[in-house]
Amino acid sequence: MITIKEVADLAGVSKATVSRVLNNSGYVSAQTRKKITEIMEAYHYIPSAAAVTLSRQESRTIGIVVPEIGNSFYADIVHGISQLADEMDLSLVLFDTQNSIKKEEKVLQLLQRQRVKGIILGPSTDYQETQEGKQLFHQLLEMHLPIVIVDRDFPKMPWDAVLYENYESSFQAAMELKNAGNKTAGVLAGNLHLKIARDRLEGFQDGARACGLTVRKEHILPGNFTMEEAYKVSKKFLETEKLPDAIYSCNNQMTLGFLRAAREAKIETGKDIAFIGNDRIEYADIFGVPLSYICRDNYEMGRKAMQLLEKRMQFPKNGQEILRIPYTVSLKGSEKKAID
Amino acid sequence: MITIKEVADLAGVSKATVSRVLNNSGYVSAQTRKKITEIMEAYHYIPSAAAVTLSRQESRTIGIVVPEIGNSFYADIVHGISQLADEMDLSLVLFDTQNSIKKEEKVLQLLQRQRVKGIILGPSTDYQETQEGKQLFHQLLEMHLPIVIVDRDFPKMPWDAVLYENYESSFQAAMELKNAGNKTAGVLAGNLHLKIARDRLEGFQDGARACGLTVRKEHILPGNFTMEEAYKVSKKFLETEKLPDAIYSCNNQMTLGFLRAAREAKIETGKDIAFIGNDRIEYADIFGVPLSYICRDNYEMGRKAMQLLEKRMQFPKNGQEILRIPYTVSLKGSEKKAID
DNA sequence: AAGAAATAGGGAACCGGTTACATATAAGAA
DNA sequence: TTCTTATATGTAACCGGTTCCCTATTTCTT
Repeated sequence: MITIKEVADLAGVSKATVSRVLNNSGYVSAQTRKKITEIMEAYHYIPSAAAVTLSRQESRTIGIVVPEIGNSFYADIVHGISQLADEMDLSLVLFDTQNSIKKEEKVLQLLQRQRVKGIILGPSTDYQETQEGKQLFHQLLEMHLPIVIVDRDFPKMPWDAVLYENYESSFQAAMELKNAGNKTAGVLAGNLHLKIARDRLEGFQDGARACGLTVRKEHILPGNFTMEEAYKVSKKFLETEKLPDAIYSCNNQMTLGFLRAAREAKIETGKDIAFIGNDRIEYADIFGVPLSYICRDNYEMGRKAMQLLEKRMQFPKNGQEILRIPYTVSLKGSEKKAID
Repeated sequence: MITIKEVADLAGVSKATVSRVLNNSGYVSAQTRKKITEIMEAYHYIPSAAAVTLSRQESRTIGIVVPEIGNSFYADIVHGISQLADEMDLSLVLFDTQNSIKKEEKVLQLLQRQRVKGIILGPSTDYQETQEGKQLFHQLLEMHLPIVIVDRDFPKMPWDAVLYENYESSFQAAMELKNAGNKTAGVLAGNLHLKIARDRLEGFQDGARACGLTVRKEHILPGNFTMEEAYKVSKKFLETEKLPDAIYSCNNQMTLGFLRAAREAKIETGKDIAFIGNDRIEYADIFGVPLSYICRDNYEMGRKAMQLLEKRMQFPKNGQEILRIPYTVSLKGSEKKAID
């Protein structure tokens, strides 16, 4: 691979002049510029990013850290980030922490080596919950780097973040169920170690209280955001004597688990029990299952995160900024038929 | 950020000695090593990847290029790659070309700047089909870099690749339909500019011929691998007088399009028409739609790609290696009920 | 016509590591 | 005891760019 020195020699000029052509800086005569450009083309000269980074003391890459890229939620977010990053001529270094806080730590180290300009981080867990988490929290603080957090909130969270209206959307879910004529409801709750899970549960409970929907304690089902657990819990739940009129599932995985259990128990959502879930369930209508859900635009979440990061990189001193992605309600009538 | 020089000064040694400690190379006394290590810890020394890359003339990153990371197929592949890359201590630079050959070109440039050790590439199209594609093909050739292609094949493809048994799986699809008692079948074909689409169509046709399943020309529906187009084509098709006993859809998106059209036309798959598709349709059973399909393990595809790349990076001179991911059949009985 | 300003380009230090080579001391072999 | 070898560390060049500073022409100004 040809270097700037060689280009310079071939053109009979100094490295400095070639550099000026590369960066369109300083003064270079049209003639010289043309000659240098031609040589660069002819010899396929491509400057070394490492050398540029080193001498400029600044890179054009940002780090993306997600718990699992195979999860469509994160894949969509990365998609959104990628679109904008492309426009800003930034490269993405991607890491998948596999939901491991240990990996997350390692990965942040690697990003520091790369001297990335900033990081968009989907934490594998709420920091502040475990000892390891707190340590990581401090490590992050000491990085003194533009950081944007995606979809996680916790006490004393100091970074910019893109969050979802967990509380509000869940509050609304309760209202929707009530509006559809239901009197009592159950909740398939997430892992309550996570603030987003608590927010969704509380939002729903508060919403229910506000509109007079009864949520009995034994109808709050302890899930952990996974399909498997939700299936188990739902299975048992559906055998109970007196089911509530409706059920609210706190995320997509649990919705699927619930639906499977319901199918096996021959309980039809939208008929035998009203249903609404948080997170989009794709293609349910294609399969002929009218399903109500409340959701957000994940792709947009990614874009917003990238926008925040850009702002932060430009104005490191600005105050913390937290964006909330609004929820959208998609009623497929499933709970309305359940009124009677 | 503290540098190696500063660490050296603090420890009262030369940069070289610190470097030896960093890389566990050469001779360093236990005492000196301890002192240096302590200082590195205390001052949070983190070596600059750019400097290392520059001096070693070799990086620890590989490039991943996919047409759309939001597509679960690629997300799963990246997941697989990421797992292995982590074990090999390689960083991933990810680019999403948004199915644009122009972007792909730009992105490959960027990867060369980064001096990546190798590239795993999911081409946005078959090269050799368009003028731009051919150009890109040559650009790739001239990179003289370890490259692994994912899920694309075309004449004179010179790189290592991980491919799917497109022909074979489609052949099998025909057999399955025949076995289920069907006599005639239609195909929802993909974009025939792509070899994978041609392979799937031909595989199915050959399979049908082999087992005596009749595929009439007018029952070969021209799709382009998207849901929208498949929906349109299917909609029209389902209104025709005499439907074949069964239908084979060449990919997941088209399957969904077909299912939507079928639902609207009140035609039930597995009852009014037998159905089998290529690619996994997740959760269909949860929604109570028993669906037969033939699929592959995408995650495994990613892992295999990473394995190939590693091998290629180690032995650049080896002969071309092409891995084929086998298909799996998942029969949910949908076509069996259609026999009568 | 003379001084100021704009244009063009070179020299060399610098970014933060690695590494070949040189040197010095300590330990082991003859 | 002396020569060899292993151990420990320093020196300086190098990787491929960027950029500050300096010099030399031109081109304006007045």
